[in-house]
Amino acid sequence: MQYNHQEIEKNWQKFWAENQTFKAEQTSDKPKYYVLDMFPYPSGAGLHVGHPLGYIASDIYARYKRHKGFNVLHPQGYDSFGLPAEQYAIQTGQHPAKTTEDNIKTYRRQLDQIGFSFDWSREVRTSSPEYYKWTQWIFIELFNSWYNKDTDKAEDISALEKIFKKEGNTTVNAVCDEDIKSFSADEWKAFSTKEKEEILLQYRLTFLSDTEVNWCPALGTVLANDEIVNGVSERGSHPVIRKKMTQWSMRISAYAQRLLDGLEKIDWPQPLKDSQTNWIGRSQGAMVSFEVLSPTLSKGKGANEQSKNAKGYMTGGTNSYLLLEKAKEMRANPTPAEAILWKQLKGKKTKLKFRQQHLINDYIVDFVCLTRKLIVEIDGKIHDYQLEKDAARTLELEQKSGFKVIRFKNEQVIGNLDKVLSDIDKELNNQFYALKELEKTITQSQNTHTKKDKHTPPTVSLSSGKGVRDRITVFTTRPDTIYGVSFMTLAPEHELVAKITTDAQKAEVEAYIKATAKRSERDRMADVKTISGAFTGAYAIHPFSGEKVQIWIGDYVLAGYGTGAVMAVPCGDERDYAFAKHFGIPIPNIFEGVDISEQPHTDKEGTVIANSDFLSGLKYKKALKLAIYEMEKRGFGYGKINYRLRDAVFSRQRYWGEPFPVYYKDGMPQMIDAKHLPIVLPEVEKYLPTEDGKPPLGNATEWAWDSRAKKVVSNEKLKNKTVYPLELNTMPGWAGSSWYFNRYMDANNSEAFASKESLEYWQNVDLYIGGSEHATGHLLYARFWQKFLFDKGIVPVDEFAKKLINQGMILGTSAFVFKATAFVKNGCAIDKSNDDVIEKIPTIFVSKNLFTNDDKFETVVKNYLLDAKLLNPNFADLVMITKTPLHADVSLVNASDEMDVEGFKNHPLNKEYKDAVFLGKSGKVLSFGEDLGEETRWDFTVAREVEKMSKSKYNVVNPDDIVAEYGADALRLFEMFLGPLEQTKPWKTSGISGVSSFLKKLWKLYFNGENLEISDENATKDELKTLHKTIKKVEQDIENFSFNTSVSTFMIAVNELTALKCNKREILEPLLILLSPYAPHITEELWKLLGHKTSISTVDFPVFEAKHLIESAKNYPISFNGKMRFTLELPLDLSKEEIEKTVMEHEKTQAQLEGRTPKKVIIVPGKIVNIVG
RNA sequence: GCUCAAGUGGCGGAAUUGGUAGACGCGCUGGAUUCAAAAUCCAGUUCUUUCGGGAGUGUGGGUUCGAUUCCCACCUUGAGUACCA
Repeated sequence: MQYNHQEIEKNWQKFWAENQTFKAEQTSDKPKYYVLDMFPYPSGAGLHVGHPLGYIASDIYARYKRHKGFNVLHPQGYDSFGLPAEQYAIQTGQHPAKTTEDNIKTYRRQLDQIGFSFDWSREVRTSSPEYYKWTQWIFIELFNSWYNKDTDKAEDISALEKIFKKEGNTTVNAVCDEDIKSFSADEWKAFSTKEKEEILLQYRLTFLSDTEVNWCPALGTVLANDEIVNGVSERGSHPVIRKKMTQWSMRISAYAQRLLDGLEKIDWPQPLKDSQTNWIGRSQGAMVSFEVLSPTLSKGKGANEQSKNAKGYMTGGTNSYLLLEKAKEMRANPTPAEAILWKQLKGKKTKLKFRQQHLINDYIVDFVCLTRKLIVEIDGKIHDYQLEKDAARTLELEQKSGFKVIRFKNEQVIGNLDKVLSDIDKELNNQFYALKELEKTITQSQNTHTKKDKHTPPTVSLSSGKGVRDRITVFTTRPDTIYGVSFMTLAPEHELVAKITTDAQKAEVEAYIKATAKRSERDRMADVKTISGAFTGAYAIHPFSGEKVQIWIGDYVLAGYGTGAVMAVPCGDERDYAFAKHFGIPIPNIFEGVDISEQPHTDKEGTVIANSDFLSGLKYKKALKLAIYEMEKRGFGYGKINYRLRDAVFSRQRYWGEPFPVYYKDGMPQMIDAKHLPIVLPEVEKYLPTEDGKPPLGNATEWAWDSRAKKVVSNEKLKNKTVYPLELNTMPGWAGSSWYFNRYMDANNSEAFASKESLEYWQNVDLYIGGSEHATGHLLYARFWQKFLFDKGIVPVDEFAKKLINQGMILGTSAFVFKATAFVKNGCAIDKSNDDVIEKIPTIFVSKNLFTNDDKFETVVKNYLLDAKLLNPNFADLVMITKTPLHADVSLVNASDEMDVEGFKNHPLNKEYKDAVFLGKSGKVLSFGEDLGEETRWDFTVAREVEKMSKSKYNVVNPDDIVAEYGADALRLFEMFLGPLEQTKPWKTSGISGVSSFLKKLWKLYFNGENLEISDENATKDELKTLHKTIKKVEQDIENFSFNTSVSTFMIAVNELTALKCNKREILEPLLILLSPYAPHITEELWKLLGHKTSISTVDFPVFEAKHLIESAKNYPISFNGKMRFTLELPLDLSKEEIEKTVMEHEKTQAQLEGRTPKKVIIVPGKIVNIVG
C-alpha cells in the first residue's frame, strides 16, 4: 500500500473534529497543562509558512503532554479587532465585521489542514460582543479602582471615598495625578458632586486626561509608543506628531515596580525580560533642589509685554493675551466698592504692592499682592449661580497657583472700610507665614520621600517678586558627583527659563528657543552630535558648597523626562562634558587619579571621589549613600526612584475596536452598569472621522445612552434630560489581548468572564509561545491587567504565563534578476544627432552566472549590444551600463536557482518586461517574446538572498501548496527540522524532500510490498537498543524544546530499523507513539492499521529502560597531546592500568611516539585516552 | 552609544557537568535501476596532501593532559533601545 498523505490527513482531521478528540475536560483527575499560542490577527493575506512555526511547536508539546497523562488545554482564537479591516472598510465600504469573518474562514481552513490539536469549542474572537462584553467589564473594574501604595495593590474606589470622608486626602498614599491639592474631610464633604468626581478621576486606574499623544494624521488616530518605529507609524510608516488630546489612560505606572519584580519568578527568555526591564526603565538616584539667585528684572517694562511671549514669567495663563484687553476695560470702569478699596491699596496702606484687575491664570482677579500670593475679591449681589462659579475659581486659584483668596461683599467695603483693610493686613501676615511654612513642608516632605514615595513635590515657584527665590529641581542618578557640578542645563521649554533669564542674555535665549522649537522632535533626536545651547545669565547656588553655578539651556535636555532640568557634571557625563568643552565652561575633576583632559570618566565601579568635601576619599557606592543622606538631612534633596514607564493611552479614534461603556453627564464620564453590557458597536455610514474631527463613532446616529431605559438610543433623544452622549473613542488593540488567556478557561460563560472554579483549576498558562515583537506591548499590558485582576481577587495568580518561548522568524529566500540600464556618461559631449545612441537598446536581463561584478556585467551587456548591432561601436565607450536588481517571484525559481523565463514574462507583475531580452545561462539570447521551448525557458539563473518573508518581496511561501504536495506531517516535521525554535532561519522549500522521504521510509517499515506485515516475535537486542535510544533522546528533546534534533533522531531510528529489517510490533508500536506529536496523521493511520480502535493521541508515552543501552566495550579514542589519532575497541571493565598497558603496546601508539617516552598518560575510563609527550 | 544574542563545510544545522568536531538533512559528484525520466537504492562529499599524514569551529591571547564548550581582548552580524540625566 502506498503512503497517500492527502487521503490520510483529510480522514483524520475529520475524525478528530467529529469526535472532539482534543476537547479539554473541565474537571479531571489528571493534572492540568495549559499550552497557549499568541492568537493571530486574521489578516487578508492568510498564513505563510512562517506563521505556523510556533503553532506546530506548541502542538507537539500539547500532544506530548496528553501522552504523558495531562488534561491539556490547547485553545485558539482570533485577535480580530484592528486597523487593516478598518482601512479596507474605508477604501471599499465593506463592514469590518464581514472582512474579519471572511479572513477568519481562510485562517481556520489553513490551520485545520495542518492538523493542530486545538480545542475549538473554546474559540474566542476579541471582536465578538460576547467577548468584548468582558473587556468592557474589566474597564469598568479599572475605573472603579485606585492604587494604594501602603497596601501595594489596587483597591475599590469606594474605600478611597470613605477615607476622604473621614480624613480628607492628606493621609492617602496613592498613585495618582501629579498636581493634586490636599483637602480635609470637611472640604471633601463641601465639594459638589462634580468636584468629587473630578478629584476621584485623578486617582482611578483608568482616567481621562489631557495628554500629549502621538497623533498620526494619515491614520487619523493616536498611536502608543510601541506602535511607533523611528518616529513614524509601525503600520504604513506615516509621520507622527505630538498633540494634546483628552484621552483615556491606564495607570500602568502604578505597577512599574511589581512588573519589574514579577519578571524574576517567570521563565521567560532573557532578552524579552531585558527589554521589559529596559522599557520600565527604573533608575535610582535623588531629587536635588538648587536655589536660583534672584534675577535682576528689567525695570519700567510691564510684565504684560513679557507675558506675550514668555510663558514662565506671566501670571496669566495661555489666554492672557485676549483677557488683557478685558482687564484694561475693567480697570477703567470699576464698581464703587472696587474704586474705594483700590484707592486705599494703591496708597500702600498695607505697605505691600497690590495690582488691580490682574490676570492670574485665565482669571481676572480684582486685587492681588504677588509677593504674598494674596487675592482680594469683591462680590456684588450673590446669587447661587455666581456662588458655584466663584467657588470653582477660588479652588483653581488656590490649588493650581498657590494663591490665597479672600472675599468681601460690596456692603462690607463701603460700610466698614477699616475692618476690611485690617482683615487684608492680617491675611497678608498669615500668608507670609504660610509661605514660610510651605517651604518648610516641602523640605520636610523631601525627607519623608525616601521612605514613602509620594508624588513629587512641586518646584517651589513663588512669585517673581523680590525676596523669594526660585528653585530648580533635578533628578540625578549620581548624587555622589554633586561636587562636580559646574553648571545646570534646563530644557528650552522649562517653565523657569523666561523667568530667570537676564536682560543681557534675553535676546540670545529667545533666539535659541525659537530655533529649537522649529526643529521637530525627530530632527532633535536624529542630530545628537551638534552641541547647542544658550546661557541664561542666571546662577544657581550649589546646595553643598554654596558656589555660584551657571544656568544654561540646551536641547540635549528633554522637557519630557525627569524634571526637564539636569545638574551638569562635565567630568562624569559625556553630554555634559561635550557641552562644557564647547562653551568653555570649567570642568572640575572630582575623581581620584583619573585624567579627564580628553574625555569624561563615566565608570562607576571602583571610582574614588575627590575634591568633594565630606565625600572625598569615598568609593562611588558609599559616596552615593552619604550624599543622599546629607541632602535629606539638610532638606534640599531626597532619594528617589524614577521610572521611564509612562501611563498608557487607552483611546483610539477608530471604528473597529471595543466601544467604551461610558457616557458623559455634565462633561463627566459615567460608567454604564455592568449588567447592561455589552455596549455593542454601532453601525456607521462612513468609517472615517467626522468632518468636525470627531472619531468615526461620531458618524453613528444611534449612539446615546438613555439612563432611564438603560439602553443605547438614537441621538435625536439627546434633547431629553436623561439621555446622554456616549464615548466616541474605542479601545486600542491591546485591550482584548490583555486577558484572553483567562477567557479560554471558560470561554462560553455568559455569567462571568470565567467561573471561579475554572480559574482556580487552570490557574495560568504553563507554556506560552509567540513572537518577541510583543515584548513591550501585549506582554507588558497583559501582565499589568493580570496583576490588577489579581489584586481585585478575580484571578488566582498574578502572572498569567509561567513559561514563554519566542519562536524565531522564518525568512524567505528572495530571488533577484538583474536588469541592465544604459545611459550616456555624464559630461560627454555627444553630438546632438547622436541622442538616439541608447534609444534602440531594449530592456535586458542578464543571467546571474554570466557575471561576478559590475564591470563584468557591463562587458556582457555591451558585447551583446554590439553583436546585435544595437549599439554603434563608435559610441560604446560613452555608454555606461548599470545593473538594477529586481525581485522575481520565488514560485518561478527552482532549487537550482534557475528561473522560468516564460513564466516571468507572463507574470502579472512583469507586464512591462514582456518584450525584454534575456541573456541566458548558457550564453544563448532569449529574446523578443519568442516562444521558448521547455528546455530553454529555464536557461536563466537568479541571485538569491535571505530576507523577511513579505508579499512585496515576492518570497512568500504558502503552506497550502506545501500541504498539497508533501502533506501536513511533512510540513510539520520540516518546520521543526529547520533549526532551533527560537532562532531566525531561512526557508528553503527544496529541503522538504528529506522529511518527505523519511515519512515514506517509515511507512515502508510496516509494509512488505502491498501488505502490512508485522511480527509479534520478540525484538532483538539491537532493535531494542535503537528504540530506547530514541525514546530517551526524543523525550529529552521535547522537554528542552529542541524539536529539530528529535526529527534527526527519528530519521536515525528509521534508518537503523530499516537496516535491521525490523518489523516487530514490540518496536514499531512505541515508535508510532514517539512520533505522533510530530506527525499525527500518519501515526494515527498506522496505529489503526496495527489494529487499534481508538486514537493514538492519549496513549501512554513509552517508558525508557536504561538496560537496553548497556554496552560491554568502548571504542576508545586514543589521542596524542589532545589530538585524536586512532580508536581502539576495549572492554569497559578494564582497569586504568590494563588500558594503559594495552594502549602503550599497540603498534599505532609506537608509530605515533616515534621512539619518544610519553611524559604522562591520561586515562578516563569509558571516555578517552590521552598520551602526552 | 548602551543592552542582549549569535559567529562551526557549498547550505540549514549537530555536538557544552571540557573528552573521537561536522550527527541528521539539503545540495553536489559518481554508480545501480530505466528505452528515457521521475521515484528508489548504493557510494563519496571540511580543507589540504608527496596518500604517511597535516590543518581546522570569526581573530588574538589565556587556563587545561585535553577547549566549538571556560576566561580576557578584539572583529563581524542580528535584535532591542536611546540625548533617560
